[in-house]
Amino acid sequence: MSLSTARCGLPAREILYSSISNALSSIRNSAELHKVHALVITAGLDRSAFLTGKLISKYARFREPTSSISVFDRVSPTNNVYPWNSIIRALAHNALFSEALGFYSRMRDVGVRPDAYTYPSVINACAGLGDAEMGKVVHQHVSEAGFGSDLYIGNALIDMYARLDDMGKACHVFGEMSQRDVVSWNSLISGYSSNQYWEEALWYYSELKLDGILPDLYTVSSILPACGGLVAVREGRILHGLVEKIGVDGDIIVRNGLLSMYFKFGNVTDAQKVFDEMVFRDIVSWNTLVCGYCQLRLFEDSIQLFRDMITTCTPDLLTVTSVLRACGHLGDLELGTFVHDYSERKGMEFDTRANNILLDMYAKGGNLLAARQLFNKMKDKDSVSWNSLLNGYILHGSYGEAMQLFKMMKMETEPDSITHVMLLSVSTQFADIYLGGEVHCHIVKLGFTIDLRVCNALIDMYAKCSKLEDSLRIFGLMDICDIVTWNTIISACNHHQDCCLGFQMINAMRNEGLVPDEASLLGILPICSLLAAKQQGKEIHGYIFRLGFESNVPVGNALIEMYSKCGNLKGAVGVFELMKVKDVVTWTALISAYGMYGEGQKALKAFAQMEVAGILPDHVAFIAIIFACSHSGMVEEGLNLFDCMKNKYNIEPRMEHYACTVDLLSRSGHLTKAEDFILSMPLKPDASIWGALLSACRANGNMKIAERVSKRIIELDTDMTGYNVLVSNVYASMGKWEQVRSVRKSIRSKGLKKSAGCSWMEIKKRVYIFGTGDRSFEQFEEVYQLLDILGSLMAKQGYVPDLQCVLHDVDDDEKEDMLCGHSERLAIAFGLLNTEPGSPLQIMKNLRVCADCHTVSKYISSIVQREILVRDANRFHLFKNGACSCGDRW
DNA sequence: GTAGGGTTAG
Repeated sequence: MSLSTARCGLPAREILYSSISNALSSIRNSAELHKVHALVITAGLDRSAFLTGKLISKYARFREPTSSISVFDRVSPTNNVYPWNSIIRALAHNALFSEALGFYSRMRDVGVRPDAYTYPSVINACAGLGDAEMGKVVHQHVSEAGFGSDLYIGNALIDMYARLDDMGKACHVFGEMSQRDVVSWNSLISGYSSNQYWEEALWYYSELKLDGILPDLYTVSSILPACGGLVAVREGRILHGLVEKIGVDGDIIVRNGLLSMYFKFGNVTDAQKVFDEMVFRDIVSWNTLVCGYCQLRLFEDSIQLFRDMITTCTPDLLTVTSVLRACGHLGDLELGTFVHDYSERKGMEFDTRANNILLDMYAKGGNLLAARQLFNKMKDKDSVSWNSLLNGYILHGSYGEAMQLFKMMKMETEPDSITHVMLLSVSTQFADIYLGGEVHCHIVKLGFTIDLRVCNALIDMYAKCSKLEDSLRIFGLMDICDIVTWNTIISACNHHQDCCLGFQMINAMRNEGLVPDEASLLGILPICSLLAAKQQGKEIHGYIFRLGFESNVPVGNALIEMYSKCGNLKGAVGVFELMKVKDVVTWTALISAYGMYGEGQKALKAFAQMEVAGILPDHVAFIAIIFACSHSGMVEEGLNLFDCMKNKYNIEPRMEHYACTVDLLSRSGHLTKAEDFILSMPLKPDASIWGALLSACRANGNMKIAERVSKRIIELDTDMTGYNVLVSNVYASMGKWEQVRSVRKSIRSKGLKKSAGCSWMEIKKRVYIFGTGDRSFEQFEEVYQLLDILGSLMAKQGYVPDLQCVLHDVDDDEKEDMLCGHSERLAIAFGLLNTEPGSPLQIMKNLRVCADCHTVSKYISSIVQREILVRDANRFHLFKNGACSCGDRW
């Protein structure tokens, strides 16, 4: 149509045609579309290929594919490709993929040649159906038709292969393309990203930049999950900057992606910041936040967010399941049940995944009946369903049910690696090496030894079953390990009191480039405490500062204990004072520290301050404070607290509290009172109770009560080596060798091993260990010579050896020699020889210091004018100028 | 673009 005819008047039909065509382009809703459609029919234009094509597309946009089809049917059959393209695109757009493909084959059947506009929709339909076979066929058609290098078709093919998880082919198509735009790159990158090939996604993203292509918001939104998955913090930050630059109105999808990424980094601050700055938030934004907090195990925050959310936005299944998960972990059955009811009222359909979360919530919360009912009702159970219920039974001690369920599970489905991890945790809890070994066999058979978490659980199981060598063997076989592996092995060293190995492990871990986390620090600090490794402990404290863990409450608590057990009360108090948040464990650590140093008054003051701070003492706090009173001879105060515990705080005294109180009475010489106290106990006294009294009898030389108590302990037939040894020693000091032999025989027949007495000290970061009568160290001759000299000096000052402390049936001369070989003396002498004159000495002993060594230490401190700090199994003794800080109550 | 079960840690 020329310009002149347009101006001077068109035939009516053509005017109608062009005005309808214009109207079709500017239609905004379905009602308008229907009006125009009616107009097309009245004008008799409903067989026009161009107009019908437009109508088909418009109906598709307003989600009325059936109308699209009826429009198409008016022109069909047609040789014009335009309506065919429109109908295929319309159907694919409305997710009617098989229908779209049906029209594609009809089109070919009637001999209409598809063009470059046909294929993208057809390819899209194959991808939507997940039909790899058909996809291949269509790809073949494309090649045959010579469209192999078409940009739009290429992009569609990449997208299709990516959605079929065939990144090899996607990449191949990408490589073959002669021309690429940002969409091509985006399709490839988002393909890698959504199939979780994060390294590749990031790699192609860097290639895209090298190619000089400007990333758009689609690029960013597909690369963000990769940054999150790889914890690529630096790249993530750069992307965030890019979003600020190109995201004019803050594209919501990208912002949601940023939120998710920051949660994957564990960076709550920035996630919250992105969220706070968002102008628009949709359900996904809220869900990402609620789920994100949940995944970082910040369950309370997650629930609080949910409460905030429901005022502005209606929760969906995802929100509900996240909250249910939080309720499960917090054991909040009440809220969980409420949310469950809410979702039922809203008519939400629970899929398997959602049901599993619900099941887990009931199982963790202890409503095993509800869990079981849900489990029985579920149609599509997967291994997670079985495991969740199994875990519920295990958590709540229903081991019989757990085992029965496991049997059923084996019949209906294949137990997976996580099932085995849970079975291992049962073995670990009971230290049941037989069950553990059996599970280990299954694990090997099923090939789960490649699973990191299974190996971690195995290491832990063997460690808790006292098989450190087996733990180390498994550890040695592992090619890859994570922070949990290291932490597990460190805690294993801690359990086995193998301090050297513990330090080796933490160093090896750091050499691997792993940064210790809270659990690592909580594993290594007790090793420092145990070993009294002052220097190492201090270094770790420095490290804690650098890592930013100084405000972590459990870490702070472990630091207080470390300093106090390393002989540095000031350090312990210093850490305590710097802690901003303190819990009952923090205060208890401080009270115990004072207790160990015989600072009973300070312990009492701390106890009072704790109450003022609004923290209620728990049963451990009472053990600490009664212990402190006991070691400071504060009998009245201690008894008072014991009464208070029940009357004021409603805490029922446990065996440990009775043991502490018996210790309190008997240690300060009230042996008869202690015995009466024991006989009036509502619990049946165990060996720890009688043992406390017996130690005091021995120290006091009250052999009458000692003999009665010894009989009681023998009657109890305890497996605790220490109490058997104590009884044997008491008989030995009474010279009753017959009884000594009998007790020793019983120790042997029970297969108990006496832990050998040993002492150790740290000099210039090296730890020196001494056993009883040890002659295996280099300077032993000098050490024994020095002890001889000191012995004669002491004799002149009136020292008489306390031969009751020697526990072998030998003559008195020999006994004296044996006393000289006590490990703490060797350590003291060694320390005197190897440290600066006048400097303080610090010695650790695994057992309690005997009365004679206590006396000797006092003499030595005066003769050599040195402070000697000795930590034994119970407390610290500071020997200075011939006296001891404990006032001889040890 | 958001989702489930288990292992270390006092």
